[in-house]
Amino acid sequence: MPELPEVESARQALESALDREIQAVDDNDEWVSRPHRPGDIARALVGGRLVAAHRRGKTMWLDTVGPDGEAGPPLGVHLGMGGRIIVTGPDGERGGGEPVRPDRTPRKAEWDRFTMTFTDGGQLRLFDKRRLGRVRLDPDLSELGPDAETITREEFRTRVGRGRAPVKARLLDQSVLAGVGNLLADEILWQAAVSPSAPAGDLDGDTLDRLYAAMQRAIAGAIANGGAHTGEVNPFRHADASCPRCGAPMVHGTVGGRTTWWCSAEQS
DNA sequence: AACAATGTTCAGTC
DNA sequence: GGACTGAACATTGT
Repeated sequence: MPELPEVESARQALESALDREIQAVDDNDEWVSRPHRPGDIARALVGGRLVAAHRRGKTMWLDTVGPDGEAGPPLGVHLGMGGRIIVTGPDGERGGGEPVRPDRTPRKAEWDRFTMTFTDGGQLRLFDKRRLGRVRLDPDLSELGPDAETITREEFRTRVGRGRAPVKARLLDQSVLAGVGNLLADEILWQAAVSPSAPAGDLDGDTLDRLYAAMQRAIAGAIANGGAHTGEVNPFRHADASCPRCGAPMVHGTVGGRTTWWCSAEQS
């Protein structure tokens, strides 16, 4: 599920885990917790607490303090391709930040890849069937571009509008701009009526501004409606679909290494 | 069985 | 050496 909108909702869920004493940490999944060894994260955090939940693009990190109140190592959290954050209270009920839509995903215990238990009995869990999520101490954020939700129009123009790579690849490049994923990218390009494979450096200022406006709307809409999959074109990303705006056939291919759908008439 | 999946990363190539 | 591409990563669902 996770693109910027889903990650923002996960970040909000993490806020209900703040200021609670950490009693235990299960960091035994060596893939999800790489490059740490099992027990490394537990040793660093047990006895302390989380004090703030941040997000940039699809990456989250939690500020921590030790038992003495001194700052501890930040804990980075990434949801990968399908991870989710679950925070429970003392009696096991769900914490805040739950998805707008009810969720029927089965909760197999083996899909909990990382678990933090608080002294009040509640938990913070990274639930991820595909196991591409990640948790690590002192995450490196230096390769991340500015957040897609707050980047300025000028910055968007100069960062996105360059290079020979397809504009979609540019939108997906997290070092250019952090937060846009595959569905959001297709939605933005369709809203702005721009071909996904147009070389980014060829786009004029008006086109880049249109992309910027479309991105802002797409992100705000997705946050309000519960996810990147709620975009307007999303229902038309399948064979035999017609563009909901002009009726021309929707077509697909691979652009920027990802499956891409676009309107054969308006985005040529 | 083969392939795609709302993501990231690393090894290659130009 | 930077920019760019494609495969690999772990796992599930179609």
